[in-house]
Amino acid sequence: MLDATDTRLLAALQKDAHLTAHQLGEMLNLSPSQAGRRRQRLEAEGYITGYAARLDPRKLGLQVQGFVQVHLGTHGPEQSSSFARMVETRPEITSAWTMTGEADYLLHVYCEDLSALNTLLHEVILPHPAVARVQSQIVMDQLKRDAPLPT
Amino acid sequence: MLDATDTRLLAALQKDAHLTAHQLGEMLNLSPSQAGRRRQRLEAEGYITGYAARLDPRKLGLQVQGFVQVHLGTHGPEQSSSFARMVETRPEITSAWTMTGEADYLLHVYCEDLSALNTLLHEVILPHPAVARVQSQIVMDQLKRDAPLPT
DNA sequence: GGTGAAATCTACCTAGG
DNA sequence: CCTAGGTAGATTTCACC
Repeated sequence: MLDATDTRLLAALQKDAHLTAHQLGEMLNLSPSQAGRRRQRLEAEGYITGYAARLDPRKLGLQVQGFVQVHLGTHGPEQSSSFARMVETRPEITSAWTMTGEADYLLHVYCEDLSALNTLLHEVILPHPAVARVQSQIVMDQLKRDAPLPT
Repeated sequence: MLDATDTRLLAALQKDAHLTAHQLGEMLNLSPSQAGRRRQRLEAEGYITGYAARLDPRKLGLQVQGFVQVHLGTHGPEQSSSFARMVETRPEITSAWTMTGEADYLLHVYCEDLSALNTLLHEVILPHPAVARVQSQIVMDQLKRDAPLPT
């Protein structure tokens, strides 16, 4: 499926999505045509799902970043989907995962400040009927951010 | 700093970094020149930190995704920086944060399979001299992935 | 806000294994 | 027959007006 050149191409595009076929060709010792063709192939086959701008949360006024672990009390399907809808709706929740084990959720949230985070916790998440308990932690520092996926 | 149009432009570019100035102009009711100019300004002022390709981890053979909470035993600066170096080095660790409270780490990891994750835990992270205890959870499902940052 | 030159992408064409 | 390299038309960007 993927050879070493594909892997390097994917790594390069993860660091900078605006690399031209010419630049990619220089890095990979390929002609611009071949570099562009590989990129097209990797897009068509679904290895590349899209291209996204990376923003600076601080500059947007989002000074506080945290993780919230949510333990559900009732695990019925209608309660879960109601909770999932809430997760979809709230813009402060930028990523959300369901975890093995106690079948709870992990939420990655960005807020303007601590009080906004507390409001989110106590007036949105905790009051939700499916939620039994939440546990939140604030991010102090981000050491690594979406490093290129290993292959 | 930012008006409503800037916010919408940032949201659009987070979903698709390859939108042209012409397309952005249509969305925002701006001329292509003005749309492109706004994008340049937001890049220059640091609101946009870069553009990244989004990959499909499954297609790359990374079937297992998890979070690892690391509690440090010794909180000395030399131990912490040694741990930070290890985090930088391991490609399976794609994101890493330091958290308030017990001053520990949260790691987001991608592995080929469960045994690779266990190897990472028991032969790389746990043996590290600064580490006292780890707690890992596997991701079952990803409901939301890097949704546009709220503003 | 618009215009034009320079650069880029994409599809097509040609050559070589 | 399939893959690599090159070329032309359309599109996009960016500096200038």
